[in-house]
Amino acid sequence: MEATILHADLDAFYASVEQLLDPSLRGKPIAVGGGVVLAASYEAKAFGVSSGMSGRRARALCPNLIFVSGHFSEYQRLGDAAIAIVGDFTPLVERISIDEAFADVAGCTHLFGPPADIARAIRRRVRSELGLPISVGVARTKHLAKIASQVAKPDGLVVVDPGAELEFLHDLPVELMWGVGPVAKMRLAEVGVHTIGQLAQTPGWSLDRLLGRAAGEKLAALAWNRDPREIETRHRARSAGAQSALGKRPADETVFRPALCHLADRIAARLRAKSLSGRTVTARVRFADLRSVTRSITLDTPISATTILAEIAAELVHKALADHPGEKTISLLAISVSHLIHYRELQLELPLGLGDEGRRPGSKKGIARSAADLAVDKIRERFGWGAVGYGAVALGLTGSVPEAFRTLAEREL
DNA sequence: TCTGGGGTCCTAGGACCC
DNA sequence: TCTGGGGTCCTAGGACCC
Repeated sequence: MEATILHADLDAFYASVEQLLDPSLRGKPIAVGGGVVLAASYEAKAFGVSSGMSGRRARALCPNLIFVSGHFSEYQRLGDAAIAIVGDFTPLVERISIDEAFADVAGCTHLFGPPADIARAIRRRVRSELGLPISVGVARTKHLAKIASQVAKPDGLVVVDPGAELEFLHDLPVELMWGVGPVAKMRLAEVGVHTIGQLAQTPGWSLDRLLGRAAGEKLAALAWNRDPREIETRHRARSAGAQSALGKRPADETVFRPALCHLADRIAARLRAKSLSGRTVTARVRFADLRSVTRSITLDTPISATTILAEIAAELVHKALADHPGEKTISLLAISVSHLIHYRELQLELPLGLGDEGRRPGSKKGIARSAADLAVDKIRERFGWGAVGYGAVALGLTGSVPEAFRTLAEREL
């Protein structure tokens, strides 16, 4: 079988965009963000700066680090444009984030030549038309293509020949595998497993015991290059959520009520925009020491109304706090809605005897958009998000990241 | 010594049903 | 006094990914 799966991954994406927009930043260590590093240029990474790191720590590692506030709408535009270039070669594109996508070019080699040529053409076009570096991996499976693009970075191309797959794979460190994070890496290291080849030689029962059954079996399969995953051009969201870091605030109703209203507003509006509602509501509370707890409830009827979501979330937060009476300070609140369903499917599933159901007060609350939500959605359609609702600023939620970054991080529902 | 925001999937125990 | 098996759903926590 031929290697026709591509994984294309823009290099240090946000930082590269900043260096593109401002030539004086090129060749210099820069970080996007302030309180927290959202992205670092390769020059900064060389000092150990990485995304997610606190600004203070980054500055300590790299005294000459230049912080820039992001041009978030440019990230969206350029990310879309790069993925669109991939899409010019094949419709079989699976986008997995703003700067990353898989593609299967099996059906278009007669038009554009072998996969390696297509990969080179993509890289050339992204560079010439957008001015950005992008790395591409080409292989027979998604897992291998993804690893190949990591190995190719920065600004490179790696093609894994079908005849040399295990050779390529087995010398690489385990943490390059999809599904091996810090914990798994540590547990594997404890039994002397550092490379993918060593992992492949480890008995299945041993992996199951170390990492759990599902993870063990998955990794064993990947280590032997058995990756059944196919390109999925569309996927269905399983949950929608929002969170907000608060600094250190008293675990008090006057603090969390308004914050929850804002989060609920964001989530519920997104759900309604896609005609979705959800049955399970989960609230997370993080305390001052960064430990966090969750409380959830599964309802009989899916909801998408802002006020109902906020109300339920508040009850869950109450419950969480009641179970931890010693905690007086909270540092983050989160809400998530899962068990999502489309309105239309919902109506198909409604039992007969709807008449009786419908007359019971409040019984259709979850299905119908409340009049208030409807009005808010309409106003926003015309005048934008800020025109109405529970504004973050008004609630004192001066987040550590700009609002535009949240929007960027949202996945399509 | 202190990581932000948005996600997916897995595990384990308990409730409940047949 | 205590014995069987199988399945589904819910809840809480955790690992991992971008």
